[in-house]
Amino acid sequence: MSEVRTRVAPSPTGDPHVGTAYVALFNYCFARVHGGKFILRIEDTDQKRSTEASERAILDALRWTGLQWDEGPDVGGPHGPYRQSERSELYREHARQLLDTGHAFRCFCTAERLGELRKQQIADGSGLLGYDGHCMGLSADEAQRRADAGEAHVVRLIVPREGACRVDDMLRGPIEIPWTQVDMQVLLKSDGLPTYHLANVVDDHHMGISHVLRGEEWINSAPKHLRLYEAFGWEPPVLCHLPLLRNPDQSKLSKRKNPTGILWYRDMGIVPEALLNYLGSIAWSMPGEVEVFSLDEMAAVFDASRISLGGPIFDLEKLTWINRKWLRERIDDADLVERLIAWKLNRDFLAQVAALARTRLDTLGSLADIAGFLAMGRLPLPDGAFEGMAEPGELAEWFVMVEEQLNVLPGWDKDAIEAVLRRSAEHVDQKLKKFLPPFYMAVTGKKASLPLFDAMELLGRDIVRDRLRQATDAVGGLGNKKRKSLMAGLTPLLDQAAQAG
RNA sequence: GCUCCCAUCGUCUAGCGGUCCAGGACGUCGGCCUCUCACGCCGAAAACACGGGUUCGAUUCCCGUUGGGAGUACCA
Repeated sequence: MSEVRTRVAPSPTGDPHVGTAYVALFNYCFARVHGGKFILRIEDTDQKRSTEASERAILDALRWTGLQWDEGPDVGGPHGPYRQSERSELYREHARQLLDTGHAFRCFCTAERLGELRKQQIADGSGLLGYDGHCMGLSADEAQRRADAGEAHVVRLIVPREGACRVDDMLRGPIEIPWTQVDMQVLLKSDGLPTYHLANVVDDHHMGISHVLRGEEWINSAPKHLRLYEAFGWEPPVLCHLPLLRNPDQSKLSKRKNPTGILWYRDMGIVPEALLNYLGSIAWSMPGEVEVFSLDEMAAVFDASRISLGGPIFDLEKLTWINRKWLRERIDDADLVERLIAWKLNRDFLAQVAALARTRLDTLGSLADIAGFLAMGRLPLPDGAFEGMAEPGELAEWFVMVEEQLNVLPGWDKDAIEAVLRRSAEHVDQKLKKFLPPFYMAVTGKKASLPLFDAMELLGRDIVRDRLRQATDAVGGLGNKKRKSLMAGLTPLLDQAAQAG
């Protein structure tokens, strides 16, 4: 058997997500146990949403976990570049090849027509959605001519209109998906860049990926990928779909309902070994019912057949327990000190805190009381924390409103945060003096504390968002209906926030 | 709607036809230890979704129902 090569391929369109670490972990272990290689590839084909900052953050976060890739945009490797935006030409060539071999066609349909088509299909109730093949009727000459004339178009994949595609999943066995359910997927967008489907297949092939372990959400598009491999005459990799991480309500893990940022776990004091240990203990089990294990221990005995298929609910309590085990059993005194320093008890961090705290300092020791909230993960809110500030329902709206804006802020700095709070207060027609107190309570756990905007900057977005969510729950939460109507009026504020910084 | 995936305690799971009136862990509740707390230890409550098959025998295999999830984009 040829070399085992796996990859994780995050899209740099947001904060580093635990789901990425989860998928990376399994790919890493699979490669290790087979003596193969683990590759990191950046899937930045979405020009509108990809950012350099996000890519950097993802790389940093992944590095923090301790999952080390053998090839990637930062470390290089024989199959680079490892950033899809730097391989555009390769995808265009391959799209051209599909056009030439009759596996794809140019489509000149407008977004309007596509929207109409979709509406029509839904109204029909036939259950069949997707492109109707309109531009397939174009002669090759005409399509070529219109393309040469500079008319905007995309390249779509031709898929069989009958029969079924057999997808062999490493864990589930054969899965049959009717071709009628598979859309004539866009492969090359009108901006000339590939969609995931094309880029993914082309890269996996050229990078020699032998096994693809990815989220379950991809099962339904596997036929498109298989079709592409066939069209190119390539052997497809072994596919293995991992169960999706879930919120407590069983829906796919989302930041709306849960902390999903890797950095949230880091900032609240979870050690990376514990995060990986936890991720490895849901969906997979160590032989012998061992609960606490290191990455090396896992990678040494990893057996994909021990993956459970039910979607696990992400359980913060269990993760915290594993973290406690690591802290007291697997990290010695000296190491613990190093961890604390690397985390927050260092000169840099203290310098920022001290500057904010000095006028409030009584004795040096009072720092702990004043700034303790900066070091805590979740805060114990005092009884009646928000009493007398505003009606609970109103407070919930305030919290959600601000949380939503903070979420779309491109950067994370004091000024942008302040602007969000000010605009929000204005939006609900409140003076800052009345509007801010609940936020002090939510973020710092006290009525009076360090300057709010600085504190928020220092805490980081993930922690602040989580605290606002906790506070929202503490005042009774916000119903779905109310949330919806609130969001409807928020568009201008969100737009402003998104453009800030 | 349509297609696909999944289904053991509240949660994560062990189990791959008899060893299971189902084992471990988190959490919860008792107790022990102890200068408090924590750690540690002991114990309790807590599950094979339902209905059909197959089989001498189903938690384990097959089918259906129900439930949950995902997909259905010029996002990945």
